[in-house]
Amino acid sequence: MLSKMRPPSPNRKKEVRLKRGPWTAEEDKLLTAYIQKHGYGSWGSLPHKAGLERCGKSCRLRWINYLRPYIKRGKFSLEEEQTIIQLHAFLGNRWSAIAAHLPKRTDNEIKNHWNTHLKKRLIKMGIDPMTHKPSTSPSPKNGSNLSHMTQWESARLQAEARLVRESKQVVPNLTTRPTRWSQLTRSSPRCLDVLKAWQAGWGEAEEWRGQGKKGSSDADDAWFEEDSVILHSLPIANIMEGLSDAFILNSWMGVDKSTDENTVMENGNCWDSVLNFLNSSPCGSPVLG
DNA sequence: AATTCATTCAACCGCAGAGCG
DNA sequence: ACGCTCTGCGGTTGAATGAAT
Repeated sequence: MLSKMRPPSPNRKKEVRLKRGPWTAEEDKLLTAYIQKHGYGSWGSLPHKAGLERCGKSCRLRWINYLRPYIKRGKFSLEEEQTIIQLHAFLGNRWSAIAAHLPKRTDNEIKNHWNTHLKKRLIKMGIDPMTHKPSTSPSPKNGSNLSHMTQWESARLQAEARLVRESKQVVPNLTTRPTRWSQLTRSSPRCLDVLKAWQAGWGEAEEWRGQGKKGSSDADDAWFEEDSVILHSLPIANIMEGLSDAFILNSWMGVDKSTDENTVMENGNCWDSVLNFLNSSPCGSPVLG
């Protein structure tokens, strides 16, 4: 498309015409071999050293998103999708941060999956994928909303800070179940309510499913075929714990009296709406026991 | 079988922040 | 303090593929 003509790349100055587009098996081999031998870093000079006519950026991307060992490719599991949704509710479009809690997935892959699958599902369920609130709820464009957004961001940052601290302490044993799972469930972080609604929504979506499989993938099917919900990944448990005090207790419940009352109510009600949505659904899977 | 439309995802771009001289 | 380079991130694109007509 000519309308999408891009300005000359910064690399254009160099005499070497850098290759673009899909990587060939040969290029993959060269890059992998070089990194296995010398390690990665210094992406600017790496392509030349590795004998590749690619820019460093392209090499880095290829390595990070495709060639790196232990990359898990293919269908996202139910657990992974739930993790993404939960994390997105708190982190927003911070794909690298989300990817940090799905060690075998790349930010690019998660981002793609969100945009092509998860976002659409949430919309279909009547949930705004950006706010994770029911999209039917009023969305005031006034100052109070802005104020609450500040509050939201503040709480989020606190939670993240705690998350980072704690992850440094517990990450080494990723296979261990959270020892404080009972606390996690007891505190019932409200983001899990979205998860509930999410699942309930799919119960409702059975009808849609019956209409045929247009637009649905194998991964989508997992949502219907998977009955049990696994919610014991350590990173998530940590997040929830962090959020339970930083976010839930401190901010979200409207402790800040300076916030417009209606806004507080609205946000409280929004979650109630989600719960109502859940309760009215025929599919009440025991997410939180 | 041919064509059109929709979806997916690898790869690209621009930007921002960190680090360094 | 400033400018430069490198790195990483998020948004976007478009070729490939699949589904529908």
